[in-house]
Amino acid sequence: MQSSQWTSDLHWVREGKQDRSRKTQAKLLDAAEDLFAEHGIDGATMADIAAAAGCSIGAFYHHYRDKRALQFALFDRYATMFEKTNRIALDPARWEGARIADIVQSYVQVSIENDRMRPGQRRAATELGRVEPEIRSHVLKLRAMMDTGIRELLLARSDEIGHSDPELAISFVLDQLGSMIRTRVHEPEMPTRFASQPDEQFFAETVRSVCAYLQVDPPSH
Amino acid sequence: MQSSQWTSDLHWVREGKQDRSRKTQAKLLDAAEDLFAEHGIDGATMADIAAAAGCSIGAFYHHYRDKRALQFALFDRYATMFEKTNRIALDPARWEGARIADIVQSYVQVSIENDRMRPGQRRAATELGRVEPEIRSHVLKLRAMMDTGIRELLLARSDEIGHSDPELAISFVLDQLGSMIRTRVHEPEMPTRFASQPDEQFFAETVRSVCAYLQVDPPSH
DNA sequence: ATTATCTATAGATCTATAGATAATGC
DNA sequence: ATTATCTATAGATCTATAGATAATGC
Repeated sequence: MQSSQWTSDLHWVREGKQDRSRKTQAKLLDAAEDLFAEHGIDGATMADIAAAAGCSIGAFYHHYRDKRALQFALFDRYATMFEKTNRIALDPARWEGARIADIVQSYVQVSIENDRMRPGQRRAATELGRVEPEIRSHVLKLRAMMDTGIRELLLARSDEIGHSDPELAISFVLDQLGSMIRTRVHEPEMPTRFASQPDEQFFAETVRSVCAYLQVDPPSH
Repeated sequence: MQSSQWTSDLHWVREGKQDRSRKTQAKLLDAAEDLFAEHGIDGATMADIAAAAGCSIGAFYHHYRDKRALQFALFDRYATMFEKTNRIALDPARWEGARIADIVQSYVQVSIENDRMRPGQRRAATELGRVEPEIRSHVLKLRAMMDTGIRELLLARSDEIGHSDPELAISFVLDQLGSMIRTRVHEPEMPTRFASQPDEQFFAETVRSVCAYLQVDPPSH
């Protein structure tokens, strides 16, 4: 039966019957992640991807229906990881007794470290979102989930905030942090003076800036 | 003589002898700027660009040697405007007697407004820089020029700053502002709560944040 | 008479397929 | 016996050119 050649929920990848399958599929995903991030989706040809994965173009099309299917599979892997990481990191129980400055500091550190580990993933996901509406709406949902999670951690501590409009101030800070983290890890458009400083300095000044703006106490330690 | 078909200093564009030439060339640049910004360089085909400019592919190749030449010409137009704007805006005489908060506020406002006027230019220039090393180094030079200009305006007013390391703090603030302006105008990855606020609110909170961090007085009016 | 534009298409490049060959595991 | 891989190539798309036609301005 032709129609079940592709798995049901992930209808873009063939369900392999041999061990080789999984390995080849993973290698193709890794190769695509790197090449998409570096050259963009259109800039990475199937020949490039197959070569980087150490297999042939024919082998690729045995596993994935087409280039687009690879994009979906790649995003699927990213989304799963992203959701899991956030579910753990943003669990309110985890932050029992913590103050705003501690949460912000940890948020900045963890975000930077996560993004650095797999530099290709986020850029690939973002670029996919630009082309594939289905992926775009999923990306937005994931980011909104993270945004809501951290927002509520901070909102629950509004009484620490000296800024006259705590809710507005929190929204501003979240945008500010998101923007700066993205720039530092993914799109350092130019080697500015501060970009060349070590991460520790970036953490310190970022937290300092947020605390000064919100008018909350600096981190405890 | 074949070699002088292209003008000497801008060796990628033909020097037109009729009025039509200038018009067609300008229309092609405008079309390319929009399409490059929207679909990326590879995503915009010569057929698209010619159609958007209201001429044929053949007409395009009469004026520009190839697609790459169009990129250089486009960047040239951007660079000229960018440099002129900055030379005026960052003239120390213009800021005689101004305080840090006033300079920062004006910088944010002018940057946002300039970028909004021609939304395609910066994105096109940035993407060109990714592919063309010659353009990349020129982009870096332009940005460094702007960075130095505003840095010196602020450094000259170091005595207003309460932050313990004024030079470091200025570097941090410039990165922060650059990142936030870019995100707001060019790469609003997702419709966050704060992104939907009007520009005035963005200006106000941004300036407030910078003043709190630097420990300087708020803007005068 | 020169300059600019158009149509049609050659040549290059990339995606995806067809058909043959090799490896796996019951 | 089935599954996975490879080589070779058809078909689509895009850049750039060739040659013919139209507009400009001396």
